[in-house]
Amino acid sequence: MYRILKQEGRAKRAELTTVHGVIQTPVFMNVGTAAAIKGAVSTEDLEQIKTQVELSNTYHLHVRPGDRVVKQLGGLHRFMSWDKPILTDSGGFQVFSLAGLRKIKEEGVYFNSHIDGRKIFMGPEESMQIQSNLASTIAMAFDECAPSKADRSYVKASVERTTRWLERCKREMGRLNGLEDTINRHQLLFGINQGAVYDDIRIEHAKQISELDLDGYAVGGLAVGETHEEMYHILDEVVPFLPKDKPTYLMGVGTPANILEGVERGIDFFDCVYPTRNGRHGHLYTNYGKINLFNAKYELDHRPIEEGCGCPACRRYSRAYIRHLLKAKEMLGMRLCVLHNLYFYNTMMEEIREALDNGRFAEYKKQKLEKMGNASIKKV
RNA sequence: GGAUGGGUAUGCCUAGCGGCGAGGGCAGCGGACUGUAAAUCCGUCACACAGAAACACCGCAGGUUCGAGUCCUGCCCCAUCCA
Repeated sequence: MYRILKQEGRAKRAELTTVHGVIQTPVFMNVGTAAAIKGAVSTEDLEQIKTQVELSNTYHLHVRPGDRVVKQLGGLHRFMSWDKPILTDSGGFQVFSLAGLRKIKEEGVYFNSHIDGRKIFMGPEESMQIQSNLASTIAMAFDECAPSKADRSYVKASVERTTRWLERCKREMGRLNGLEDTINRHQLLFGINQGAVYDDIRIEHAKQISELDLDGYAVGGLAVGETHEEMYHILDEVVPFLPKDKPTYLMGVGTPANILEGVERGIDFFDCVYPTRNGRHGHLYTNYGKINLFNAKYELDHRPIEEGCGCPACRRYSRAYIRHLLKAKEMLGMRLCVLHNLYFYNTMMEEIREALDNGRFAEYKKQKLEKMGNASIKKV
């Protein structure tokens, strides 16, 4: 059940009640593609860094260890010992990211496994079956994430196919949720809007999928090469055509600034590899911009990554020490950086919710952006 | 004293066996990363410069050759082994 608690302009403060607990939104989902947050982050850590939702991936878990294995082990929650919500992405993004290893047909997508090259077929039904076996809280529809530069005729055809796939996803999910031996018979299904940078295609698609009465609606195919302005424009145009009484999810986005802009445009859910990947690469988010701990200037810096930060890295360790760990390729270095970045993101979301609760999101956003700059650009 | 193998650019290691204006790797320095094929990738790493061309360089000194890091001679170092 989705309930809007407060609104400020188009920004929403809401909560989604699931069988695995209540998700307070706006929320940033922490990406753990292969049932683990890369960087040696444990589920125990996630509790410390305010994670509400963990995100895993259908394609990757299907390839390894196999969704049937996960099902036999009681589903993803038991498998990874995490009892809070999990969202599984459908494999649709891999249609984009593994473009060199797949062929798209009406029935679905033929992949060559990136692990061993073996042939894998995934269509809407297969994606739903896999996600049902994984027993995530929220399943994503199987879509095609087309590149932002794709031409109009390609995008049009692709989106129409994605719509047909969505109908098949819904039908299959309904069937699976009705089966006796399904682990999570209340699995939610979110549809995904596509259409690259073509407003009219996006809007038309949004209208069509809105009729399917899904549990939530995502905007996909953004942050894949288009400019920030294009992305914000599309959100301006499309979100109003998605059901008001359903959660919205901006897939794969993004920088702290992207998230603030997304919240302002009515988005509830976000996810992005930035905090984890950048963390592993030594790029740390702070309220004053981004720092690269590999830089020589931090060699003797005894301060924490960010003064006053409550994360496990900042509570105890200096920039100099963490820099050393990173340079020495000690696992702890990456781990601390990932924990810091996720804590930063999750804390920012907490602040956003609080600001919305108090009707001062606009003010919060302005101040945050002024201090931080567009954290994907500004370096300090 | 003898034998053998070596000495390759800014720090370390290394390819190289007559066309090299010398290729790699590590370390260093910097950058990129948006539903994760990413603990990855890219750049830089003698000097100079980006417009047809910069005099550098392979332990040192000679030599052979059109041409030598590569072959020859001597010397200096290093390693291992034998006296």
